[in-house]
Amino acid sequence: MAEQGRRTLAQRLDHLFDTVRRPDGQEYTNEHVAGAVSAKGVTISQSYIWQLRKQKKDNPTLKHLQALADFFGVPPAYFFDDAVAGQIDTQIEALRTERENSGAPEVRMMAMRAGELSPDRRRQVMELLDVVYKLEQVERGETPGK
Amino acid sequence: MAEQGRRTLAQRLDHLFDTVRRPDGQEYTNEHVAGAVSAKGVTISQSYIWQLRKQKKDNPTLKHLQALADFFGVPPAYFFDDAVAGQIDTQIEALRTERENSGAPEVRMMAMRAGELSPDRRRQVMELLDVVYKLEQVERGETPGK
DNA sequence: ATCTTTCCTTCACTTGAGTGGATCCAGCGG
DNA sequence: CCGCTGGATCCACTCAAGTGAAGGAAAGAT
Repeated sequence: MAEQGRRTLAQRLDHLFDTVRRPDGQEYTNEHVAGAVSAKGVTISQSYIWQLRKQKKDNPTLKHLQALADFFGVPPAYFFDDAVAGQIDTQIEALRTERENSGAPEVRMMAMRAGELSPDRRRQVMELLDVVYKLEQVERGETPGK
Repeated sequence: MAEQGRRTLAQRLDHLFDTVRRPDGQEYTNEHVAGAVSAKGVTISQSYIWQLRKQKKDNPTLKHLQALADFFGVPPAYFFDDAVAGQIDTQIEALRTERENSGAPEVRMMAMRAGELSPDRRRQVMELLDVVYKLEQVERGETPGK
């Protein structure tokens, strides 16, 4: 069966373009992204980014996934995991509307917080996660039956 | 700079082989994994798996990452994110020792919990994360440098 | 109308991800 | 001692991931 039947990579990437804008509110261009990403060491072409957005190519490599996720300030898991994607999306969405009121240009900064927190903090969050998990386990009466 | 300077993909994959064993306690062979993965629709060769383990090749594609993560029962983020990897590792470790007592064969089920938590709980975690993030911001004196 | 500019779209080509053996290296019978 | 089997190691080739450069389409400027 098709593994990515839910949301395609193309849709997700395209969605990132739609939601994560530049300071002036415009969408990033493929070329800009290609340039910014390449400047960070991982070369990528604007045409390839376009192909990914338009479903002409799926199945990029680890380095490109990393680089793109990095640029948009989302964890690489965004491209894999539906739950993560949905979560991040709501985060970004919230920030977007908030921005329209306050006018703060820090969408990305906040978007990054989920995946690109400092190592120390991240560990703290992981421990919190651990607690939450155990809570859920207890709540369910210790039955991990999927 | 090299993004994966901390732990290489090879090390992580190899580590999975070492920790996630089959029912009889033996390591999975490259061939077995290749077979199992291919049987699930994504073809992969044993030689390629070996190359990945031995650092001869890094940079696999999305589909292969997905498939491997799926086989070992870890979220794909395992291959990207150091914090996640560490978290999962401790989980697996705990389960391993536990298994030697009770003999329960549900290693992967548990290993997934960090990445595949229920949506509601995950939201909670995200909110906790939010708090932590803001704490860090305040701590740094509200300077979002970089 | 024409020249710029900017970006999207397309496609023929390059190159590295991924494969198919072939080879080596144990263990294990006979 | 020798063949057999199961697995790791190596490597030359294939084919799809990824590129570059050219061709539109839309919006301004002159």
